[in-house]
Amino acid sequence: MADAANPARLPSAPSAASRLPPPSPAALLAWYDRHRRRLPWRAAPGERADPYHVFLSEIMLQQTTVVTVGPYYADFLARWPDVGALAGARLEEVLSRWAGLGYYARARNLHACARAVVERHGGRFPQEEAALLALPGVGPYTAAAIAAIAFDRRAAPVDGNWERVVARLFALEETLPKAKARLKALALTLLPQARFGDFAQAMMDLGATICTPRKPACALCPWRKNCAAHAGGTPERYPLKAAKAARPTRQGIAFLVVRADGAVLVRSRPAKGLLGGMSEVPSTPWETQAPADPLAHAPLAAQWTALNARVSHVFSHFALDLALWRARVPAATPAPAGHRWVPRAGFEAEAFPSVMVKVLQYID
DNA sequence: TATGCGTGGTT
DNA sequence: TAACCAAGCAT
Repeated sequence: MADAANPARLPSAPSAASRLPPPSPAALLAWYDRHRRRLPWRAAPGERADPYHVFLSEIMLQQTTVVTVGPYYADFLARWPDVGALAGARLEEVLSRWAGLGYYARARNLHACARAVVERHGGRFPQEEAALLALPGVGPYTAAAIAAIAFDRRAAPVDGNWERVVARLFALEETLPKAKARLKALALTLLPQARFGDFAQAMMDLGATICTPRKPACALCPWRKNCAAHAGGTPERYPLKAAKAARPTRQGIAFLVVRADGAVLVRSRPAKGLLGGMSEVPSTPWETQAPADPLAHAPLAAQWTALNARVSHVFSHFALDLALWRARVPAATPAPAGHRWVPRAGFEAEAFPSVMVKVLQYID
């Protein structure tokens, strides 16, 4: 394509769309006024949303569905009703309440961001996209989303929905993720003169309910007459995506140490990286090959039993296959260095990721 | 620009 | 059932 050889012409629309009338922001806003979804973090029509609500929901919604986020959002808001309360929380508690939601760096950054808002901005979120972008865990999308939705600033929060809608409108032949810059540039050309927050949410609602990844409901789309992909007959083809790498499998052994009173031996993972700061039962490293000498990594000497069960779990970039060994030890057994005993009643307060919830099914 | 980083629902 | 997908960010 000509544009690929000439990056300076980034915002130009591909020729496939050139013969259609341009999409009108007013048409989308009119559709939004009739079909807007009611979501817990949204303000009533015509009102501006609380920046903290927007912030909290946007962080939780990163790569996560609305249905999954719902209960977590309600719990966080009840527990920490404003940014000052969240800033005053302990990280361990934030992680324990985030447990199960995944991408745990978000929880660490959420907490760090709340503290930054208090320390740098006196407890009020900045309104400028650039200042928002400087906050921990706030990237280009989230900065634009807060600016537009909470402050009605002119901004284009280009998420997966926007990318899909824009790629189809222009029948963009470039593949993701390479196409991201061009999609953002094209998205900016769609912005209205006002109602930036409504427009942002309208694009997301359109992508979530009409311009869906599979079987888009083009007949109901306010922009069907402006859409090059629809005109071409294969809207589902867009956005084009680069091939993904295969997902390897790693092996490991998890050690369940159960004290006579029911307490279980637990440790915390390193603060960063996979499941950073989360709680786990001791285990071998998770590697391509199963450990040669299983009990060499056991946290303590005991009468170990290999369980006739395995735990499988899929992470974003590898699948994990865990063997399980269990030992029952006397009530007086001291916890090895770096470990702690957690009674059954203490599980709720622990930051166990989903894979550990699966493992802990086998303590009995 | 590519990779690391979770989870659960859908097809 | 394996693949795909969901309001991305940090490095």
